[in-house]
Amino acid sequence: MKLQLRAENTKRKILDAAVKKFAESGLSGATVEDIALAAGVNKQRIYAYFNSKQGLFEAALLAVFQQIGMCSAEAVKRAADDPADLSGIMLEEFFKVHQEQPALWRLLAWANLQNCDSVRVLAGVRREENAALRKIFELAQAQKLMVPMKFENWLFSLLALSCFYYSNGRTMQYTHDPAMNDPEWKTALIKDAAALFVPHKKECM
Amino acid sequence: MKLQLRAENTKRKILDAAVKKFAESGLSGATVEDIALAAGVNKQRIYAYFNSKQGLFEAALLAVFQQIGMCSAEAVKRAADDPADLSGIMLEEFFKVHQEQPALWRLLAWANLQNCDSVRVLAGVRREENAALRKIFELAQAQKLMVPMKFENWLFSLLALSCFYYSNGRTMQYTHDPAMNDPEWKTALIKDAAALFVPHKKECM
DNA sequence: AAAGAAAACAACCGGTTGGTTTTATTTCAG
DNA sequence: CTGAAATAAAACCAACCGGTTGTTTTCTTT
Repeated sequence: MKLQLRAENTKRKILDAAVKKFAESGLSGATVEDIALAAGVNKQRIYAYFNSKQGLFEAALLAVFQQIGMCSAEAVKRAADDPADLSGIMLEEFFKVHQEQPALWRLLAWANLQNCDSVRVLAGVRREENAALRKIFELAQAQKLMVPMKFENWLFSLLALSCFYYSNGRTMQYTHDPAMNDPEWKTALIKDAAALFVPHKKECM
Repeated sequence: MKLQLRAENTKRKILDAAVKKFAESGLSGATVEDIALAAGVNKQRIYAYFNSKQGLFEAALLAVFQQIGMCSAEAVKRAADDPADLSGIMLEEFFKVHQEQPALWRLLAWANLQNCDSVRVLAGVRREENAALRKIFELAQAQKLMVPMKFENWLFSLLALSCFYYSNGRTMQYTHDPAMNDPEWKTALIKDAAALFVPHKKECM
């Protein structure tokens, strides 16, 4: 079935509002009425396009993933120019994305916590991006600018560090270090973490 | 006010059930009736002892944190005997805790997602444990068995890796690598990650 | 430009769930 | 025995999902 332009538009408005509201309050926390209100759209349209609240949630999840990339083309270029600092550049990039797009990790967190199968919709997204990253990674590794480790583990580590920083920052602040809030703390963390991945020749002998 | 033994007992039963249910479904997902049922206790008792659902949630959060430590005494001892593998030992320990006690990171995740102030109750918990870890860390660092980095950043990294592994495993599996489910993958990850923190002398010159 | 189809709206409602409180009654420990 | 602890049952009340109806606006096609 072909949708009119107007229909595409309201569908988009609903999706945007859903992303916002679901990211804030989760599946059971957000209400369909809230979302309709935030979208400036009649509640009934939500059911017309997405069947159910659950369906809307999955669509929202998929939408954020499709429209937000983990690293910009500009960052990839910078990394290509300076492969020695690949991990640092990517770490900064990931931190930046997670800071500017909290909806990304928040929606994921909600989805992970409820063991529903909505996460299946994500299969295959990120394929090309991952492939591009792998290429750069292997290049740096060939030049001995990278500690010997599997690509998947490297990527996992960077994502874990940046995501965890924002997703658990509030509690870490209380359970571990109140200073974690400082902006300086973050840059120091990124620096320390990035250094982990480069072979440190100078220190030897 | 002094509570009878029986009262302490039902309070404990309620807390245990609350931890279980809240960890599963979150604050808005779990219902007071579910919790009362799981505790084998009358619903009204919950309000007698915890005032509100929110109050029970905070109490549950605090309870898990007080009764679950991040590293066993046995692990500390092992680390003291083999400081060169400190990071590896602690990583394994953290992974183990997060695997065996999902209520820990799940409750935290729920609490982090709702920006309520319930996390304040955690201030100060973990103080002694952190101090003990810091001592071992600094010892290893003095012996040059540890890459130069701040203790807080080291601890943060270990926690991020282990927590993220379980909290985002389901989605990472789809967005990044289906193999992430393999038990082998985990041990390989721990190995690769642990190696990051030890200065690799052999590779030099 | 007119007709017909699709999209959107407003408003309401039925049914259910779920947090919270109340009351009356029963059990148990000191 | 006395008071604290626990129960059972009901009720209150707000929120929320899902759906309906009738009407209006906007697009597409002729």
